[in-house]
Amino acid sequence: MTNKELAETFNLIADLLQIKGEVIYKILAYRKAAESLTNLGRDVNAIWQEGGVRALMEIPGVGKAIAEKIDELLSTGELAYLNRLTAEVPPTLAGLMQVPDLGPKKIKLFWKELGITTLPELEAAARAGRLRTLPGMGAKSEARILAGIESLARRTGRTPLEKAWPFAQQLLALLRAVPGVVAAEAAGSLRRMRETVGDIDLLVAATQPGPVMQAFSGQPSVARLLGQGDTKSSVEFTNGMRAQVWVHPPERFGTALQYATGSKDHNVRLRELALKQGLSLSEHALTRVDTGEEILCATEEEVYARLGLPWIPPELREDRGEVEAAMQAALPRLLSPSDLIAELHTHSTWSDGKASIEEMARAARARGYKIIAITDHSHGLGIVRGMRPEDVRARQAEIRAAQAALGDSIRILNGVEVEIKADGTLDYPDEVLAGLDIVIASLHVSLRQPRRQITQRLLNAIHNPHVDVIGHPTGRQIPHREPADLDMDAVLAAAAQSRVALEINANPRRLDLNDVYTRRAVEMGVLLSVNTDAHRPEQLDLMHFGVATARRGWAGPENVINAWGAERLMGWLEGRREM
DNA sequence: TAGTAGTGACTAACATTTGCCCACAAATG
Repeated sequence: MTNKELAETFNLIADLLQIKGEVIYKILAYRKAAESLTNLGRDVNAIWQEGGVRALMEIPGVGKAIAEKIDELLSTGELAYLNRLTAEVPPTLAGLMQVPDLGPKKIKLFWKELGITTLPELEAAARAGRLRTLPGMGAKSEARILAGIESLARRTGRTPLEKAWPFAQQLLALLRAVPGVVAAEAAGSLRRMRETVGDIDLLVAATQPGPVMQAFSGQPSVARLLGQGDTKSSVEFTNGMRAQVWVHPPERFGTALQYATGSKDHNVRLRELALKQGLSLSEHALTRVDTGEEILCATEEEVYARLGLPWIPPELREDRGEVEAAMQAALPRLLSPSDLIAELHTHSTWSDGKASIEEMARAARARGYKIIAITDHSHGLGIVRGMRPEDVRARQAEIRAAQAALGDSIRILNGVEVEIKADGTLDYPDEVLAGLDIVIASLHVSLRQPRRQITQRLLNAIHNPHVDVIGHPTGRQIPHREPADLDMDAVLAAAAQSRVALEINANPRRLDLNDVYTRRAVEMGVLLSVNTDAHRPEQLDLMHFGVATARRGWAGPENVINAWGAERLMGWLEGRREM
């Protein structure tokens, strides 16, 4: 079983316990364990094989009871506890938790009173008017649930950042143009730059909410109004995405933005901390518990400062230790876009890129880079228009010409993205690789090989002395292609040992390494490189997605080779060529 | 149930809005 499957199992247990009506802390314990496994960055199987139950208990949020359940699941693939639980609470009830406006209490009520255990049964009962007869229910609630069932079928799930981000920029432009608007910012998981977002949360500072609400929900692209109060509006667009906007007065914008940015868990931690200081934190203000006096915060910095903390960057606000780090003044110095002096992964018309080497170099220079590596594909199986070894030599003349045309304003590196073939060998002989300024090795084919085999391919590449960077290590594509089944513990350890950099591919449909593995890489001292993999000049602008992922993984400029400064980076690359 | 303080017991998860039914469940971060 994978970490993900174990997490799903524990979340199922939590759902069932919640419907059953268990004490909240037991439910929280299962959810916390599930979250912890998801964010671990290590394969639970490896931990289990190394040290069994005892080692499992080292995982945060995993105690004896859950460690033993993991042990049982990994040994037998089954869990007696879950079998007993599902005999008592039908597991199909957990699925009903997905219906909007339907929670554990009502699910239990319908189950106990009407014997409803499945979605079709629920729908039939609602249509027959049987729900409205129950205590606390009425015709309106019944209709709401029916509408919820219908919207469930329509629901598209989480939206990739690739789509949500540009769409949010459009919405923000519209809001900022409304008269009286002082500021409009994206909040929620979008501001935290999660790789997918549930809905788009927008926050507006204005004294008069009316015009903002009107402009927002009156857009022609709005398909449905999901809810509208005085200062909060929630809509669904014709493209299926959902967005909500809050309007707060400018003098309360700090607390409002902090609240709306989340994450929920981060907010809970912060509010706990506030309470210990006699303050109640809400989206409206910090309030002294004893006197009721409000402390207004126009900026987030003030909110954190009032709690004795430095401002915490949104990308860190996932309750993964950032509050503790802030309390100890031990927040990392995170990578920022201006740290990057080089783009080390780009393509030209020599492979599947759409622009010439000179065009790419000019575009990189315009974005402030000192170095660009042109890393066209090798000709390997499955890669269209890759370079054969003789093309590499021919291309060098064009690189020299482009370099001459641009002078010393930017340095153009002669690189390749060499294919790691299905048999685990590289697509070019060592002599060819040795003549290049930089070598990225990447997997593109046979990504579904069994774990042992595909891991070995990557390890071969890492151990090749000519390889400098591993491109988009897991090969995933959001949302449709799962990462390869890699033993990431082994990959990270090998990369740390060989001083080969792992890429954080900035393309928002890749973001590979992801935030969790980046964090683990940082902890293990693995070098990173953030690159766009641009196939055309404007794709160089995707870099900020990669920077955000690096930041979510707690990476700073010291961890990222293309943030080192030109001299140090060139020294590193040249040093590797002499080994 | 986890974690910790201390070896059986205690604490832990906040603050708000909305909708609908009439006190509370669900949803938001």
